[in-house]
Amino acid sequence: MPHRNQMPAPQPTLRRLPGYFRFLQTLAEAGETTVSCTSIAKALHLDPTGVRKDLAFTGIIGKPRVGYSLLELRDAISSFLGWDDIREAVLVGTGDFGRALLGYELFRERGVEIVAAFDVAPDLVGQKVRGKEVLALDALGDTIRTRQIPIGIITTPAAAAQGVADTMVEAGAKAIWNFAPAVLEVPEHIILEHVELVASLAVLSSKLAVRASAE
Amino acid sequence: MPHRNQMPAPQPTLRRLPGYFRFLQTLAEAGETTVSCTSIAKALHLDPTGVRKDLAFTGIIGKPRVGYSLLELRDAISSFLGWDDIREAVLVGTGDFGRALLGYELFRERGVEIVAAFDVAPDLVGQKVRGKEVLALDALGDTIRTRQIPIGIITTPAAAAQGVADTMVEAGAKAIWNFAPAVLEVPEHIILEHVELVASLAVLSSKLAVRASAE
DNA sequence: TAGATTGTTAATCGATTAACAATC
DNA sequence: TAGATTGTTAATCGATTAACAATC
Repeated sequence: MPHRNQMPAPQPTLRRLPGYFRFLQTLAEAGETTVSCTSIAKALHLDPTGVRKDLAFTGIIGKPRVGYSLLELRDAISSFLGWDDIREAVLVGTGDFGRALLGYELFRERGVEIVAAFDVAPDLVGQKVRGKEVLALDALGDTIRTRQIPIGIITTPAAAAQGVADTMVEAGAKAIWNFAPAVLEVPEHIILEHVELVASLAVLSSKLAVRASAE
Repeated sequence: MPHRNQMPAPQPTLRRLPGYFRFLQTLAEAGETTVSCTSIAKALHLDPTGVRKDLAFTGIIGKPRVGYSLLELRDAISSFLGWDDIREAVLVGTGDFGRALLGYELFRERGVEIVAAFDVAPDLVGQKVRGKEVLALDALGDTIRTRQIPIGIITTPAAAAQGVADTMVEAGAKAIWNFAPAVLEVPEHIILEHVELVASLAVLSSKLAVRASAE
């Protein structure tokens, strides 16, 4: 009856789902077969009612007094997040940060496979970094276009990010995952996720400053 | 009159402040001397009233019709976020991701200096990575204790993260910046910031799935 | 002066939390 | 059965957005 699959989940819910998935995975490895919201909430420091609401978005239905079927729930989350089918991605900028993402095995398990890396540095082009071939930036647009790659990952310096994004958009990429500290201008239909390490640092930093002044 | 400095800013505000700082910096380099909320909001795709409220937390006061003094505002943000005085940090886990953070020059400008790195791999210990000395994990507690280091950065695999956090807390660290995909248990007085790349990926991924099913 | 912009108060919106009936 | 747990409706909370007087 519930057409939950169609209902778009709010961003806070989406951000919590991977945590649930990870916890369920460890329970599964420990041989458990069912799980309750209460236990999930306790392990992840969340409110049980909130967890229940989050899980409802995946369309899963639990049994009163028993809880949820562990594997069923885990798989529902996985499918809801689009982790079941692999989507290809390209990464631009093979600095330290780009390398770290290229080598991050977990992405593949989460439905994203980086198929090629791009850089302007001529000495890197043609080489392999973390098992992925590095191509010249000139080839970025054509690669996305001919292979119909939906995701572009930007790990360039801030100054280069907008140009790279423009090329990605123009070549037909559907989503951009931006790690460069820059606000990107993209058409409205493009999905844009921006990871701002400095934003996270600011929270920590300012809390530390408040604490220091209180002492 | 306004004792804004003491008022703790909400987390969304804290996360936006670095973006304002960055924009003001580029305006300053372009030779501007004043700035209005309207222009900040437009550049960062935000609401002008929201920007005004955010800036109020820094204690700065603008002039109607003119805007804010650019440098004054920039410096107020910097000081509000605790970027003016350097705080020392240690980093544990010199994998790809750890290296990327070790080499990230920007942190120093944002008030955080990584003074040492730690790893369990014997062949790395004693070497320098990105200019920082790598010490044996055994020495973590003592280093934090004797040098009174306030910040611990965790870039280990998930399985090692809790143990590292325990050592940091026990040695007197005040804040932990966790990049490992694990929920850490720490005493309430410890400031804990968790960067979850997979949470950001989940948002992108699920939007992509929604878009795909709509086509 | 007229008009742009600030600062503040009020209204809206959305997410979190609380309350509670249904049920295995 | 009794009690734990689900699913849902209502209440609370906090942040965003709108409205508007003050002012340079």
